Amino acid sequence: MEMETEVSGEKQIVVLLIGPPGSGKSTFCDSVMKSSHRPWSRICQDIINNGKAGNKAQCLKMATESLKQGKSVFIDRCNLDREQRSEFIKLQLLGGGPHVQVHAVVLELSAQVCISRSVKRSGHEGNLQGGRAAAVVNKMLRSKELPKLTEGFSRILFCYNDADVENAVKTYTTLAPMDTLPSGSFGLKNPDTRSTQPGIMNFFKKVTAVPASSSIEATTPKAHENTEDVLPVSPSKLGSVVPTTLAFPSISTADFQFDIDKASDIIVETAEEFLPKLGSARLVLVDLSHGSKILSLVKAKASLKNIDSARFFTFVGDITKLHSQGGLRCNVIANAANWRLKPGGGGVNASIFKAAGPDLEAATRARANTLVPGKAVVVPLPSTCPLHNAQGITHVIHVLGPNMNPNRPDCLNNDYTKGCKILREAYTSLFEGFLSTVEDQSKLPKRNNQATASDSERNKKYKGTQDMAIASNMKSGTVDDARDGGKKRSKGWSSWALALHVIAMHPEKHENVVLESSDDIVVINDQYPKARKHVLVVARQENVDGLEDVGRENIKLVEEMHNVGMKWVKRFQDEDASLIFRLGYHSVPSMRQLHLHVISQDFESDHLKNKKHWNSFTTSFFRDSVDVLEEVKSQGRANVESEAVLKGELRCNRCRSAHPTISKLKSHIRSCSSHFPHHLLQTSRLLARPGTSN
DNA sequence: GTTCTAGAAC
DNA sequence: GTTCTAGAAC
Repeated sequence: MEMETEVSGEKQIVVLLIGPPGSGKSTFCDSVMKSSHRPWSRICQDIINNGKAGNKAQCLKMATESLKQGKSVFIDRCNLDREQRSEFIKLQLLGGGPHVQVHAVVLELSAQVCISRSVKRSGHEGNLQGGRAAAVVNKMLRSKELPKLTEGFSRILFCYNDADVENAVKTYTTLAPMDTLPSGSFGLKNPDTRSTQPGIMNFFKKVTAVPASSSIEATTPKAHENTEDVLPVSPSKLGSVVPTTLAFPSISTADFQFDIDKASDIIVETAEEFLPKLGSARLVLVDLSHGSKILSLVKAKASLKNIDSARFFTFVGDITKLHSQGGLRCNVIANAANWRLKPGGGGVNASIFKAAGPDLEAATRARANTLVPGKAVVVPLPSTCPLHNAQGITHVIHVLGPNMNPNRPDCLNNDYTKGCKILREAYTSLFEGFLSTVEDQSKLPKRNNQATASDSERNKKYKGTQDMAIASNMKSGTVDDARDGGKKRSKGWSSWALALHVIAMHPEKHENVVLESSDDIVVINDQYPKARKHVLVVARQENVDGLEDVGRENIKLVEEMHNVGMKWVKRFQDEDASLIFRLGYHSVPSMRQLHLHVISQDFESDHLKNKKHWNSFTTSFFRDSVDVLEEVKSQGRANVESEAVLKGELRCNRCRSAHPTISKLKSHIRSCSSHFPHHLLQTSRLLARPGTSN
């Protein structure tokens, strides 16, 4: 049976418009239908019932009928959440059959625009008066879920402004009846973590270049165009210059040796939970170091959860100099305190007490003497305090987290069930404390007797457990750290991870695989090449197993690896000038012994089988050799990306469109001829012969 | 890193 | 039934 002959070969489509009232759905449909050569039917829930609003069932029924008549269909209703969309996606089965594709066109215009349009419109009909329209739009946006290909769409197109909408109209208007559009997800802003981390990105651009007076706008991402910031529509606060901001260090992960992966989950989850309660206030996780693992983990996990990066982000800098050095205005900072609430120790606690001077100690003493793990105490700073007048900090919130370090009080001996509970409690207390300062500022003059300070009875209890903990430590001896998932470090590497190491130590025993060797490096073909050309330049030096082990002392080595890699690129391109390459390292390698990937960008290989493979070469997890070299020279080490990004979406390495499965992705990249993303075309990250299309 | 496999998802 | 994912073993 030839299916194709049943219906004249026309490719029908169902297009779901997705957007709140006033986003321009009906206008979109009208514009396309006005000059399209394809038969369309617009299913509009607002008028389906003889010009009056109808329901979903009526829309479905009419859509099915239109499809049977051979028309393509616009579903003109809000379709904001997944559930609302699901039945329309099934139309491809009910109505037409396999030749019907379902598309989404997402109208992500700013809430203000939608509100003002729907106010104007409803003004005419006398339906929704101004304030009510705003409330309706806001309410709807709160339940919004962006569509994903996995829901069953074959194509998704995101529009953020009038120009995007105009392009989309053109795309559908010019689509002839026999044509189809490429599948995939297009135009989604902010797809990778790079663009969601204003703090870090600004810092990398050299903070010194940011004027100290820079307002918050300068350090906030632009990506929040997309409506999450509609809540503070109450215009009362919109005028204020800087949203209230809490800067906080990661609790318990430094001296207290708490597992950073677990900690990052807890940070992201509690932040996500609190953001809605905080109005327009912001939460900023701060760390002193560039290569901070906790920052990159949190950043990646927050990005995966689509948390508004304008209101929760990470920042590299000194927490006591955020304004003067980092250009970031914060009015409240958290301190990773000790249980005695005393200066000293090291790290954040020492530097905050030092920067604040005796004022902080006195103000702290007035509120509490000690602190129980999991609790926080809010301390207002007098205006005489240097942190207050130089950095604009009005409150310090001391927090005590759980401790996993046997040399510190109250060690939990790796009891992470308890540890996680306490850490969660600690962040909750911290954010509640911050919330109380936010409320104070907007209402009452002062007064926070929040239940965060400790009472004397709990202190006694705490001292008891602490003594016991110390005693039990003496018996139990050393801590066996189960960090790193047991894969490496503590005990050593699994046997399969040693293959490169073995070759690097004795290249002469592996002549059959070694392509080239010197005192410093060996070059081999990757045993499971992920592209047409894929070789590894392996360092021979022992104990440099990954990017994280590379320091200034290895600059010569990294340079040589780069040069050898470049030589192989030249050799391959002499054979085939159309090959395009990148040279780079995996942020967290699976195999021991530092190795540079020299890989062509076709990714034409049966060995490329899963998400991890793909993302390890095409996301920020892949650190270009040129950048690594520059970072090691300038800051003594290379930045590394968290493994969390490996679980992210599958995106084309050229056009960045997203695809639901590896096989769909692979069929897309076989034919995608878009230019490579802009950042790859800079500083020779991408190596192509002149005249090649890149 | 790969391979194998169970079972979830389609 | 087939495809895809995630986890365990190596």
